Amino acid sequence: MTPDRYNAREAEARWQKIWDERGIFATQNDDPRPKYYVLEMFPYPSGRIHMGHVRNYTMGDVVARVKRAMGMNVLHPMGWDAFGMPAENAAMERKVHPKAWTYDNIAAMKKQLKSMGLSLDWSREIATCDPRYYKHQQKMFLDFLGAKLVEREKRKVNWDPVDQTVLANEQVIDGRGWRSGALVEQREMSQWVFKITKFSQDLLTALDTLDRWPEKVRLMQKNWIGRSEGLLVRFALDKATTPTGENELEIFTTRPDTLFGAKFMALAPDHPLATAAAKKNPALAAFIEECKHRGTAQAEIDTAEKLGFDTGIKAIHPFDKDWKLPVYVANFILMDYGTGAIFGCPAHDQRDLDFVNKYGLGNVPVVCPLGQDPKTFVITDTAYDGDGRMINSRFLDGMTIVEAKEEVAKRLEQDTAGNRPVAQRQVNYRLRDWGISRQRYWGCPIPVIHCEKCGVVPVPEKDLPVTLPEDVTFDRPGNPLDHHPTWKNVSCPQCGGKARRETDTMDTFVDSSWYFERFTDPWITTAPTDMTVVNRWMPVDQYIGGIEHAILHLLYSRFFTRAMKQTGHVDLDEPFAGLFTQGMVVHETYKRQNGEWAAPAEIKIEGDGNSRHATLLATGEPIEIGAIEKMSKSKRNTVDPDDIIGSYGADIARWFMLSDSPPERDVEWTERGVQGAWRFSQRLWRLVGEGAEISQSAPETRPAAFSPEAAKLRKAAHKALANVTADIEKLHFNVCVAHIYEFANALNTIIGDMGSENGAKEGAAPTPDFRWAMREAVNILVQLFHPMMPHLAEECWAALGHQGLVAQAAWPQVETALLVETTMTLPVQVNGKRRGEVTVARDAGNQDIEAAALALDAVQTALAGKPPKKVIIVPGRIVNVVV
RNA sequence: GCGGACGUGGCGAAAUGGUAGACGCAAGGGACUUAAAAUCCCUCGGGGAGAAAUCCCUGUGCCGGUUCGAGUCCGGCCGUCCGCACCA
Repeated sequence: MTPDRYNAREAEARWQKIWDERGIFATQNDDPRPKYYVLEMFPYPSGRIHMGHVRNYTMGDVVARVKRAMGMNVLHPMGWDAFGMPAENAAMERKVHPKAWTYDNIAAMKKQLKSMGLSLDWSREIATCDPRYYKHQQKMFLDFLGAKLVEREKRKVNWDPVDQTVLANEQVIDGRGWRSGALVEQREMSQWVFKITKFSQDLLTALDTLDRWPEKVRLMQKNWIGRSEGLLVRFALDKATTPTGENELEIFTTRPDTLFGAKFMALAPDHPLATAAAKKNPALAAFIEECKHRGTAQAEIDTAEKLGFDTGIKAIHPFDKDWKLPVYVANFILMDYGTGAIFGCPAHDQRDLDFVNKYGLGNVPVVCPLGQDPKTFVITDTAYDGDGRMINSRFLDGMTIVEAKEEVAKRLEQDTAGNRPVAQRQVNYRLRDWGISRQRYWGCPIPVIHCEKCGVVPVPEKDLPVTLPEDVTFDRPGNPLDHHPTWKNVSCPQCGGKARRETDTMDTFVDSSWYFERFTDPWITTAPTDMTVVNRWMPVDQYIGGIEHAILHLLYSRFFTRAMKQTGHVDLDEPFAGLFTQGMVVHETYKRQNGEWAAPAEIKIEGDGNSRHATLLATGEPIEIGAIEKMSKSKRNTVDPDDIIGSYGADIARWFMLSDSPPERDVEWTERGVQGAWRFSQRLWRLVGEGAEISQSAPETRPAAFSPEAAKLRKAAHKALANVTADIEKLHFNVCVAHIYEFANALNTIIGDMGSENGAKEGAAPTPDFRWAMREAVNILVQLFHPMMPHLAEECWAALGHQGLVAQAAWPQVETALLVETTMTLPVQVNGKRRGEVTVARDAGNQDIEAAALALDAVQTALAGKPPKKVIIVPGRIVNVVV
């Protein structure tokens, strides 16, 4: 009654069309059922989807389909993170307009995503480059500006002098621009910044509430925010030694306990005092200039020598007015942490020790490890940062570090004779404000106008969106918006005078910081969100994406949601209640004789197990099989999803992505594995066909009683159902797959046994109760694999005679009574070692179980006639006899 | 340097502190076939006893600890991977 082979190619397109025509994945905002919002990180429209997308979206789709079957109103949208550099690069290299390039890519990728059979609500599709989207982003920028969550600041930036643009840190490679190869300069520029640091403490504290986030991500964010507690201390300066009579220098320290070990002070090269001193000291000016040109590359920082320049300025120790410390400018002090100045305690800080050893300033240990004689405790090359007792520290001597810190803080923060206290306690964060200005065309325009008279003037709301001009050229370096002949020339909204548009655009991370809120109502034109709707849908119940976004995207989104709350666009703090970070897709690499990489599609692999060898298809040259690495264009070890879907079908790609490895770990894409998935899909098809045949003319109503064979079948089905249901909830997709295999194997065996024992295949009809149980079993089987292989499931569902779609069928109910055994078999241990097992009635009392266990030969032997010391019975689990 | 994760068969992996290795891949053996593919059946951590059913010993990177019982919890090593990093 069903064909021998399931033809994925034909069936998948057919079912996709049916889902599409019936609009079954479009979600209604007024649906009264409980909501569930599942979201995968939206893609950048690079032009083609890759296997990482397939893995990501398959996981989300499984969750969406299961939650839908469980009766929830599921929101599962898709969109495009559509602004960004690659579109401009394409424009420069291939003379296509970024907009045309982007929309072509979107069309191509949308087609690919549709071929995957994802249950997405495409009616909510968003592209961040669409003015209907960024209009609202501009509105929120203005609201943030009003709330002082956006400010204009002078900032040090990486400037590429050839491309004439600011580069992100990631775009600076070995001190050079990644595109131009030009030496990057540190420049001070006016930048728009989002005041994320206003939320530093809240962003840190609230991490504890995100109990459905990976611990790893929370920790990474915690470290990134980098809270540290310490003391701000004002050192008086010897005025006679300062350039323009400055009288104090403020430093930040987390180790005020080591104040008596101080040997020098150090300033960042761009510290105001350093700048002032340099004006009168050309040698110092030259030193500072040199520091600015030093590379920011990791390798250079690692090997960079600690260098300093003595300014001649003297600072006075806060506890001893006769104790003067030399003030250096040093290359390892950062202006943007603390106050950009430190006191150096070489004995207990490795950097300070390296510094004094170079300049011969010496060191005095002030913390002595326990068990060490202070008289013999000396520091030479290795600073001591461990615990201990204070020494060489006057009134601190003998105290612990904690006590000494407290004592110093207490003494210095006291009001001294009506003057400002010398010190105050301060909490510092590593987190910096988020600079969002980019000198680029293909981004969201920043909606402000610079007026010669009025200064910075926000674009009036009625004039939003500020749209990008389309007639731009990419034939020279710099920002095309800035080069545009007319776009930036406007009149001031306040005074009507001559004014200039802001030509910087926003960092694309802004676009992705609120798209999940926009998805809840992408149609509203008057505001970024509809408060009723967004508050109902948010937070996202399950967010799924790559670990590479652990910090930036996720932290920015957490900030943005708080800022939106403050400006009345949503009423919550945390946008993502559940977060899952999936592993990468990896593949073997193949190397040619000449050292070039070969693509999987270009080679042929022969042999098996340990004796596999590869040759190049075109020439037959031998190929070296290399390491298994992340799929990447450079290593050419990619597999195109289109090819897989074309030859095996989307279901196979989806199934294999879920089956082989736990979702958080890397999965290796192998041809063998894909073929295994394909074989199993065909096996399922046959199995459902056989099951359908057996269950023909099964009774409509549930039989009152079941034969042992039917009961066995039902038990296998409900056990699988219970297991898969539980493991899907935990996102253990690989374990779900295993349970489905197990169930299919069991079903196969049952059908096989029928053929031999009952002769059913020879014509002896199975009993009605068995036919009913078989129908139930195959229905459950199809529903269990439906989330992973939805097309095959629809085909099977139809073959089973259902009128509706399996995509709309309710998740089956587990009959827990079936999972309860009448007898149970308990392993019996002697002193924790398994010695046998006993089978007892399910409701057997502990006395009966103990008696049965003690009766075992192995236990008797171990006891050697003596009574056991103790017998531990864990109900339903195990018996342990302690001898 | 700081922080974290992980380490289980030939491979990917399972295992609320309770029978380690479910499930898959690979491999070996067999059935069917003129043959191949497909399909089906059996074996599959290591070692040993037995004609066989089966049984015994051993085993989750190494060393210790907690516990009646540890792959799982704790401490210390070794190895691999990841994040951050002149952050005072």
